Amino acid sequence: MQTVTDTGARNRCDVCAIRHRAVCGALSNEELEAMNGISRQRLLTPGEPILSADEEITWFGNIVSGAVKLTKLLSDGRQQIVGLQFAPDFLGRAFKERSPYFAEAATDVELCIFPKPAFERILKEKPDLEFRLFQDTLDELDAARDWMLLLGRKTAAEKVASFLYMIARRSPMIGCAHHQGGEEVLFQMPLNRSEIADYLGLTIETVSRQIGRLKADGVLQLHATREFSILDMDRLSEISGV
Amino acid sequence: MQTVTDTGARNRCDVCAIRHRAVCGALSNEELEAMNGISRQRLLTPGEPILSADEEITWFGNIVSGAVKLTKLLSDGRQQIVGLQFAPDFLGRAFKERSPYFAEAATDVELCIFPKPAFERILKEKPDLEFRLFQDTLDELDAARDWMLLLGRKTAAEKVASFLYMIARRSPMIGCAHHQGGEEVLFQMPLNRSEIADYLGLTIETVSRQIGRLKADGVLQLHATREFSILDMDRLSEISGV
DNA sequence: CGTTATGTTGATAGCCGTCAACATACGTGG
DNA sequence: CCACGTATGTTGACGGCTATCAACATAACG
Repeated sequence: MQTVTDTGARNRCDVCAIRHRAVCGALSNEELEAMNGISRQRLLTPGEPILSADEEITWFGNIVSGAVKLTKLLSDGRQQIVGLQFAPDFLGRAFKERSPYFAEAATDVELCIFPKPAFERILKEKPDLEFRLFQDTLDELDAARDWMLLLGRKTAAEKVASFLYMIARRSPMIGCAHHQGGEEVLFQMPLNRSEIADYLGLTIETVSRQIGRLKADGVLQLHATREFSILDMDRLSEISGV
Repeated sequence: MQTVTDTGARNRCDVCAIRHRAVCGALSNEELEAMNGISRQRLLTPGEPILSADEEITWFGNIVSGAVKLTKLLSDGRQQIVGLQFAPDFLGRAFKERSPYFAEAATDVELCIFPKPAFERILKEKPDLEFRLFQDTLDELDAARDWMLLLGRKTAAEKVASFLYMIARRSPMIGCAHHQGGEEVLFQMPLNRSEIADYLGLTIETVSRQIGRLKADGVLQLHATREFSILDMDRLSEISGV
């Protein structure tokens, strides 16, 4: 964890964990000082709301660490997670008065937030920043469409496998130089069963049963309810149903 | 229908039906001449492919008239429509080598297309154009997330009602100065039953049954299989399930 | 007018949701 | 540190919604 109480002459962004991977990567060190001047840190605990649907948006943010879920509700309480975001994702709907969804911390979350008007001004002045945000939005749209295929056409077994495969591939173990293909992949699940269900358009019972089946089939192992080991990534990928 | 064979001195864009509503609206008349120089018209008939998934993208386009569906496939043939686009929507995935989906004409379609490299160059030079495209992308992302809620959490009845309500609200009759709320709304359905099913994550039989039920309930009337009259827009909206 | 594509309707089956009971993990206060 | 209460997760029985299979009707087309 970095020191954030020092808001003095030194630039906080210098030591930021997501300095280059976040949208800030589009800014030079000098430009970043402007951002540094208007940004501040915000810490959230699981379940804490970040944005309410239809709420007026007054600030944007970068996820420095943790997971944030974007949800939508039907009037009778049915819920759907329409986006899951991790560091170094950008948070907030640019150029709109009100948020089209709820945003809520799924885990402990560390945000770097900045006021909307100031950010939109910088956005206007720095084409690279806007371009970067544009790229990210296009990627999010691609991801949303992938998820539409899952929601509309995949079976419960395929949905759960797809989700676990996606999370597993985000694991720090993957991409580690020492990691061999075929090796066990261990990770901490950022969502509880109810949230997984809301992400996949299923019920908690169905999610639980499908995880149980994968366990019985030797595809994965549970060390705790939120501590997964994928024993066979290839099998998991197959079950995901391309 | 405009004359497009005249590619002479006069600017074709001058008489374009979507001149101001398409992304071109971000360009001045002079800037538009550059676009005019590189664009050409393309006509398509229903079912004709526009882009194949994983195909290298070589051009972009605007929809001048008609409807285009964006689809994704699972290996066993299950299909999901992940986007439905109408005039004056922009067509194509900017800044990516290959298309993440299939694009196909749903109706007769009139496109105004331009080569990808030339367009991306203009995009770099005209911040307003990029900004406009960025806005459109954000709107598409919002729409995709609305659809995720539908796919994941709505019942068949709600799905069909939501879809019909969406199409009905696009009808030329709505927004006409003479149109009264509560009046019958007539429109031509751009998709066949199979395509509606692929858009809603249902089967054709279920779609047909739900339309039948709405007819029996006096919410709508069918003059032909593709000619709908919504008799009670408010009821339809209620059934959509907010 | 025959042929094929598209759409409707009925019967049946199965996947997944619902309801319920129980198990386990977590947090709080005694 | 343990006891208790609550939140979270698992498992089982059952039912309903929607898919599947099938037959038929209607529309589109040459």
